[in-house]
Amino acid sequence: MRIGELAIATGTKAETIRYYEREGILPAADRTDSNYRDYSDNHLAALTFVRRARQLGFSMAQVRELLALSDRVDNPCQVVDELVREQLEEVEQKILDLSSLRDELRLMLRSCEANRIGECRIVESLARPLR
Amino acid sequence: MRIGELAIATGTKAETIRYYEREGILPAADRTDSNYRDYSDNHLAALTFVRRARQLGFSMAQVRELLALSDRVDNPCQVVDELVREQLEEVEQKILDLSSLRDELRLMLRSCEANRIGECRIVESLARPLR
DNA sequence: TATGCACCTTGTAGCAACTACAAGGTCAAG
DNA sequence: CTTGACCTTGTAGTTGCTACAAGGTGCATA
Ligand SMILES: [Zn+2]
Ligand SMILES: [Zn+2]
Ligand SMILES: [Zn+2]
Ligand SMILES: [Zn+2]
Repeated sequence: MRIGELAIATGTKAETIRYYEREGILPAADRTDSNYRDYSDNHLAALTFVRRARQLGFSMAQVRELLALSDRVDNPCQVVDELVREQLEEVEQKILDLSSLRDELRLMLRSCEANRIGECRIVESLARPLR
Repeated sequence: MRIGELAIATGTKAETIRYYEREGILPAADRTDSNYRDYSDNHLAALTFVRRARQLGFSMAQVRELLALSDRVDNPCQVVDELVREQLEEVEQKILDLSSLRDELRLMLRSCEANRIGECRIVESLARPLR
């Protein structure tokens, strides 16, 4: 299949696919006579793996590790599990951070009783010293 | 005050302060005879405002808007409030997205009953087609 | 007075993970 | 035979900083 088909099949822009190849995340495809990239089902599977890991919030570096690990079918899977656990911890931390952000924004919104910017508590609370 | 003091006072790196000046987020400071930047309390207040808005997750573009608005003390504050409301909506959406990520990662972790990568459901679920 | 050291200056380049051109080649349909 | 969709490479832009490099300044100390 050509790059455009692979792009549609995986919901990835063609430019991103070429970028992954440049970065060594995806193996290079065969070329047709006219130098078009020609992808196999293996490429489809690999790109699917990559995109899914990226959607799950794994960094490119983590995706590289996951790809390398997933090839070693006979190795114990603890290392994979640990990567997932670390990613889970990071996501949980981000949720906590965003939740306090959300609380603060909600407080700010509730605080506005003025209609002039000069008296708006929202503007005031932005101008408050940093904690 | 010099850039280093302002940096400490606001918890901002000197390089970031210069970057804000380049970007027009902060007004340029006066210069001493030896060409050092010389900041006033107004600069301190402005940078504090910027940093707080950034900590609350506002983009640089939004910070620009907030700064412009906060100067027009006689204008109605609805526009500011609306910016905050939009930011709140974005944060809430991010929390939702991360929460489903978290759920999926938790599911993956619970699914691993193998000890070989070849049978690990975690690896399987990464290789699954994209939704 | 020298000298060491922290601080300041400008300018440039790098980070992540793409995304967006530009300028041109290929291929099938009408 | 031309149109239009697709492909190629290469380069540069995005966001919000951060990290140098190479040199100038200011002040305490030997
Ligand atoms: Zn851990
Ligand atoms: Zn208000
Ligand atoms: Zn809205
Ligand atoms: Zn496992």
